Amino acid sequence: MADLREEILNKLKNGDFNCEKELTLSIIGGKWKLIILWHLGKEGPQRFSELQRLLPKITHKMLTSQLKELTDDGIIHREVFPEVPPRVEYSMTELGLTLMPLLELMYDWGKKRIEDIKKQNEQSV
Amino acid sequence: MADLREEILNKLKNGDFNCEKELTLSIIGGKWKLIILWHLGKEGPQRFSELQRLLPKITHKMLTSQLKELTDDGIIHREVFPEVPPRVEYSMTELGLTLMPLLELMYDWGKKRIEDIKKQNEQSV
DNA sequence: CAGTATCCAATAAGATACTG
DNA sequence: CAGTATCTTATTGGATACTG
Repeated sequence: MADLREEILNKLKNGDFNCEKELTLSIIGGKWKLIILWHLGKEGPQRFSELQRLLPKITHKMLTSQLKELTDDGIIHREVFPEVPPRVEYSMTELGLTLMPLLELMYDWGKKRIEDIKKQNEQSV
Repeated sequence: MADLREEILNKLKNGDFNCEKELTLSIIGGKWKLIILWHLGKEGPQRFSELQRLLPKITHKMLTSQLKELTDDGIIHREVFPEVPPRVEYSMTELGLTLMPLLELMYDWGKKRIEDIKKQNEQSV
């Protein structure tokens, strides 16, 4: 997926603007991005260590890289507070917030789909 | 991403229904799935070779695997006509069609984002 | 025509150690 | 605390050849 992201960024640079949906997917499609955005969008700003607690299974490296990509894409904002030890907070940007309706729709679709699958399983017992 | 899909399928089996958005992403998130679904949703059923023509850069292997996953997930329907040489047509299922509003939203978001990036580039010249 | 199967190169991701 | 850097393994995807 990161590979898709690279590809799309290149296409954008080259003026090959032929990939609207893919651009969107390249931004939200990272393995952990949806869940990160969901937390930031629904629960407000979080610091690095808070996100780690919210996502127990993510590795340090992945959290760093996903946050970096989202920041580079202008979806989230990274604010460093001049304290020792350093505090860093991540929050949604204006642009990031415009993604929320899409995330909601994905949530709703997934929820309904899960319910349907449950029903099917119950009936087949 | 296929990895994500595996993971989600397992979670579903185990009753770990805690991943609504991820389920949705696992279904549409494959490298070529959006564009395949877009063609099938907007232009109707297509056969294997037609999809190859519509997606010149996809490899044979990838087209096969993406179609197989979408079929397994119940998003598209595969119909084999008993002819020689064989004709195989892919089309959206009812379930697949329920994804179209999501795809439209992704398209719209990406389109707007591309336009904004264009504007920024023009201003910075 | 519409696939499978196999082999191989590229990429992604985990573990671990180090730093301002 | 919030990162980088490095090394290694696992996964992905491309190229190619084969089949009903």
